[in-house]
Amino acid sequence: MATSPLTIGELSARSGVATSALRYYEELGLITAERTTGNQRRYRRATLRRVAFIRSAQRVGLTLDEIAEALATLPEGRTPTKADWARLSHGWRPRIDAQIERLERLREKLDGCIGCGCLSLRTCALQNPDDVVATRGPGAVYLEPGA
Amino acid sequence: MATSPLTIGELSARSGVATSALRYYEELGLITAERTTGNQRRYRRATLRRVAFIRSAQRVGLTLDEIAEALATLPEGRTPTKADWARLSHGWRPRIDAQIERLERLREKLDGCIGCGCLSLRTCALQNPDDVVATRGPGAVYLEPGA
DNA sequence: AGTTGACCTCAACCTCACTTGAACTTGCAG
DNA sequence: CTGCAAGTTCAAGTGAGGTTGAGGTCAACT
Repeated sequence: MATSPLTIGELSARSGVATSALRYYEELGLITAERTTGNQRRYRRATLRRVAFIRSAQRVGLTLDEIAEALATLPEGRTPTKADWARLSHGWRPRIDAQIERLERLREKLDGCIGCGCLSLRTCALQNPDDVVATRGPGAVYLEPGA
Repeated sequence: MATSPLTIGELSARSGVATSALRYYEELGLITAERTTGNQRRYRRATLRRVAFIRSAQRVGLTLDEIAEALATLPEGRTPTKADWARLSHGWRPRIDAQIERLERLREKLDGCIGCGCLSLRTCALQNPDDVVATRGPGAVYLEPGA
């Protein structure tokens, strides 16, 4: 198998992540690259999986900072194994569960409120959610626009 | 009946929204205020409900632009009725449903992937969600390079 | 009348996750 | 060798939803 390093364009094409984003990830320390004599980035194949992890983690709702923290726990010096990746993503499930639960509570409240149109600050459950949160993350948290 | 207008501080205290945010809402045209001779804002009581609507709508995931659009459909010249508010929030339920569904699909995929730790770009379902992009904060110019 | 706190405007700044543009260099095909 | 796509850096911009600060005014209490 040809395990030649990837150019940034190749990594971008294969990961679906823009080159500008890849440089940005590097700036944040999420990924690294060797350089050619001409200063161009060359990525190890393992970076492909690393980027895949980043995107998956984002989809689950983690910020890049949190992802960086997670990636920092990976063993240095050797290519991470499947077990390493599985360990990192282990905590995602409860996160998704929590998000779903949050939305279900909101839906319940909406059912109770929608008919009355009250929106009263004192009495309307919609106005007094027991969860505050308002997580700002990509994808996972927000509702689809224009639905 | 003392239906005296509210100062911005009072509106803030009763709505739980910071004064800076209330001024920002006014700038966006979401709310309006009379002014005293000394140029201070005085809000009608109805504004309290309007702010309540805004916060509820935000919690459901609408942007302030979308909320402004919705509010623009309210009848001018008279205080909105409960029916008006109910009409506006009618579309929220499907939105929440859609979001929950999306997360449930993600959770299913995670269940399939978590054990293997693969995160393969070709084969891992987590990497190939059937719902694309959905919501990124900066919603505009977002072309997937390879797609 | 004085003091204090609430209020005013306007501009600048914040976070997050990037993108865009300018100006320049490398790498490779013909 | 030429041409050009693809790479480089750095700075600045984007968008949502605000906050913060400076510098000044207003309103209420004593």
